[in-house]
Amino acid sequence: MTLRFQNTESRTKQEFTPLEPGKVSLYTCGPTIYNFAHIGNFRAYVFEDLLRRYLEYRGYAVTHIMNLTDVEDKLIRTCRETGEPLKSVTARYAAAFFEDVKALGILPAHRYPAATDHIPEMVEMIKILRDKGHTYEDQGSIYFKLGTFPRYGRLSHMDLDQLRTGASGRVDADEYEAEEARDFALWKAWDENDGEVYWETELGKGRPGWHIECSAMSTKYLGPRLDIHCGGVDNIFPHHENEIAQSECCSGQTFVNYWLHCAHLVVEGRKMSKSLGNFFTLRDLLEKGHDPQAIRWVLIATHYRQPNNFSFDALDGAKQALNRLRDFRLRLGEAKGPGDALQAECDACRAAFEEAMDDDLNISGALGAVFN
RNA sequence: GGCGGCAUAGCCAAGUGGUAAGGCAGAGGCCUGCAAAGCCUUUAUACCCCGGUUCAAAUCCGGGUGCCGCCUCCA
Repeated sequence: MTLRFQNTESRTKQEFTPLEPGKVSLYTCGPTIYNFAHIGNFRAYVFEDLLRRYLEYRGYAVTHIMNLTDVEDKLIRTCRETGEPLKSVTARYAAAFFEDVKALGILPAHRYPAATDHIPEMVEMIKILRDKGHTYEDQGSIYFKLGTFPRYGRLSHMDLDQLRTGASGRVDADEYEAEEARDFALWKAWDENDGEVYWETELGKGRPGWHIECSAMSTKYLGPRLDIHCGGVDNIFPHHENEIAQSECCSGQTFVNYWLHCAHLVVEGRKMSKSLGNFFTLRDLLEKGHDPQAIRWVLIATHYRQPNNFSFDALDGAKQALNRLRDFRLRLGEAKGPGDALQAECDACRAAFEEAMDDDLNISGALGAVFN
C-alpha cells in the first residue's frame, strides 16, 4: 500500500512522492499571535501533527516549519489602543501558544520563524519580484500585479472575473489602494495608524504584507520547492494562492507539490462565535477540567477534510475511549498469554491501521482497527 | 452571482458498486461483602427526500431539501 493524500490543487488523491527520497519538507501556516488560540485553530495544528507523526512513522525524515505572524492589522490596532509595544504583545501570546501546543501533545516544529525576524528576506524577495516586473508602487506601497501571473487561481479553482469584491464583508473595499482590488500588497507604506510599527528598508518606511512572510520564510528554511504545505481551508484563497504567485514568480519553479487543507471546526453544530457562547480557547476547556488528551482526541478523530463538530458529549465520549485504551495498554504490557497469537493480533491491527492511515490519513478507520 | 464541503443509530464517526467498521451512551452478564473501576456480550432491514442506471446503490446519475464554508490579511 502506498501513502496517498488528497491534493487541494488537483482535487484528487495522489500517491505521495517526496522531492528527495526519504525526506519531507513540510510548511504549515501558524498562528497570528494576537490572542489565545481557539480550539478551531488547534484542529489545524493537531491535524498537521498527525500528518507529521505519520510521515515519521512511515520512515520519512520530516523538516517542519511553522510561521508565527507577529505583525498585521489586528496586532497594530491592539498596540495603538493599549500603547503596549508590538514585541510585548506577541511575546505573551507566543508563549501561550507554545504552552498550548505542549498541552495537546503536538510535536514542536523544527523552527517557528516569526515574520518580524525576517524583514530582510521579505525585502529581498519583493525586490526580485519588482525586478521581474510583477509589482507596481502606489503611494509608497508595493503591490503584486496578478495579471503578470496567468496561472493564478489554480489552487482555489476560482475564476477571478467571477469574484465579487467585498462579498465576504470582512474587508472594507474603500480601503483598497491597489489598482485592482484583486492585487494584493507586498509592502505597506507606513501611515500614522501604524504608530511605532514600521521598518526602514530599501523599499521605504513600512511593513510587509501578510502573504510575503510565508513565501520568504518557507524559501529560507526549506528551499523554493516544498513537498507539503498545509493550512485551514480558509487559507486556500487568497493566502495560499498569493504565496504561489509570489514564490513561483520569484523562483520560476513549482512552489508546492502537495497542498493539504483541513476543514473547519464547529461547536455543537454552530460556527464558533463569542455571541453564541460557543467560542473556546484551549485554556477555557482546560480550566473546566477537561483532559487535554481527550480534547486532542476529539480534534483528531474526524477526518481532517470533514467539518469537525466539537461537542461536550463527544468530549465525554473521547475521555471514556481514551481511558479504555490506557487500560488496554497496561494490560497489553502485562500480557503473558501465547506469544505468537498475541503477536499475530498486533500485526493484524498494525496492518489495518496502516492501510487506513495510508489512505489520506483516515484516522477514524485506523482507530477502528485499534479497537478491533 | 461564482466556487466548494457536508447529511449514516440518542451522540461522535468509517465505509465511492457486493449486502452497514469503530467509539461513547444504553441494555444484559462476569468480577466484588456492597459499590466503583475493569472485562465480556449486545444494540441501524438500514444511510436527508424523490426519481433513474444496475443482477446488485449509503456508494453512480438527475432533481430537490437542509446545514456549513470561501469570494482579497480567518485554522
